[in-house]
Amino acid sequence: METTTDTREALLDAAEGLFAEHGIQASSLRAITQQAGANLAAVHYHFGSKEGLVKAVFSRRIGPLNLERLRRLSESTGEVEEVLRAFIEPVFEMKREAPEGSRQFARLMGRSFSEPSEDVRAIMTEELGPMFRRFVEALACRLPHLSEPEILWRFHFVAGAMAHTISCGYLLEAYSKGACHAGDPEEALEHLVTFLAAGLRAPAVHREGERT
Amino acid sequence: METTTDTREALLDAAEGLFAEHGIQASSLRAITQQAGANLAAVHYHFGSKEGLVKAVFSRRIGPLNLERLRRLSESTGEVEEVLRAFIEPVFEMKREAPEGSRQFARLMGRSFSEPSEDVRAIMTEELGPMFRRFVEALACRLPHLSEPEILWRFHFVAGAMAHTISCGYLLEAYSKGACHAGDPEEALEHLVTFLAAGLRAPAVHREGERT
DNA sequence: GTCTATATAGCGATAGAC
DNA sequence: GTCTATCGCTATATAGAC
Repeated sequence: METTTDTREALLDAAEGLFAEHGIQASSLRAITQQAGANLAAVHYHFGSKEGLVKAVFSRRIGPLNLERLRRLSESTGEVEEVLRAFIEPVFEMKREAPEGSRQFARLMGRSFSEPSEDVRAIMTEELGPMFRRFVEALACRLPHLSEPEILWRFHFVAGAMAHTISCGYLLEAYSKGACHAGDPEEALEHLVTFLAAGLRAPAVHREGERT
Repeated sequence: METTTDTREALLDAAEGLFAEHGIQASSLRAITQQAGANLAAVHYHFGSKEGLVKAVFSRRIGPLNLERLRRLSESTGEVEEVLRAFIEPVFEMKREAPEGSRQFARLMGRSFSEPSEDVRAIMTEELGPMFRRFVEALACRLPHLSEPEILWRFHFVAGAMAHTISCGYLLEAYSKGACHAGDPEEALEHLVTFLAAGLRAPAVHREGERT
């Protein structure tokens, strides 16, 4: 167990937490190294630059997250609801058990879809693409009345509703005055799956082959 | 027509565009004043601080946007689809016609739900709250099988899918390889309304009065 | 109302000792 | 691998002339 690894991991944990709470831009390397109990220069030694640190924060979690999603997808029996659970549950699991810091990562990722930074957008597009396509294929088998573009649109809405639930729960809490518990994974999952499964099963907007 | 007003509006337009493209934090007052053809000190004269400018950028558009939503809601005949169109269409309209700069505002607002800044969150919560509640009431009449918390959850998903569509269209474009046109308001609206109306009409998760 | 000049602070990055 | 010290730059904000 080298001390290198400890510092590296401490930096990743600190960055993850601060990125989730205050945003990437607003988290200075000084704040990150202070929280990690490390030196400012350590970031450049281990990651080369702030951008390198950002990429490392994402890739540490997205790989395992997507593997878990695909594992659950391959075990699912065929219901649209099960496909949705395979996609959504692993994210909520991160908030529950969590190897310590990954609790925060869900919030970070929920918000990072809409990050203006080209670097972050490239990370999201590349890291999520293959997983996304596998889920679209799985849904295509279960929703034969829909063309592939329609399934893409609808899975886009699935991702949007999930991301919004994770990163904008404060709105639901404020408007429901305590009646909805946006931070409760079970409650959120139940409502998400019911709503989204019905949306996915809706009749096709266009008949197969029809043009817009 | 005072020159004051021109400078003030030019600053708001420039800020709106840069906030939408690069984010609020990443847009410096120097870049904003340069694009507006104004002096750096003008921001502090007209708005007091960057935070004052941010608030002014949002409140200039959200009021009229919400009035248009409520106008359409009051004219709707009763279909769930019409309620959804009253909520969504005015945002897409901003991208089309637009008094010049408001094209960009939709992108900015779609992303600002998940902004980490407490100031921005407060703006979103306060400015959208009354409109949000009116739409939830309207849906409650049309979906009598759902309790109020369930309607709140579902309308939260509606907002999430819409915000994601507006601000994360780059993902759909990338994954569909040109088959889906995330930037086309007509296409997006059609798919959104079909999907979301079916989600709203889904059977209740809990029977009335039941506890989680 | 608009300008220049500047105060004050923070940023990411790097060189070089240990 | 870790540290101190520092470079070069940019940020928001303000004072005071015009």
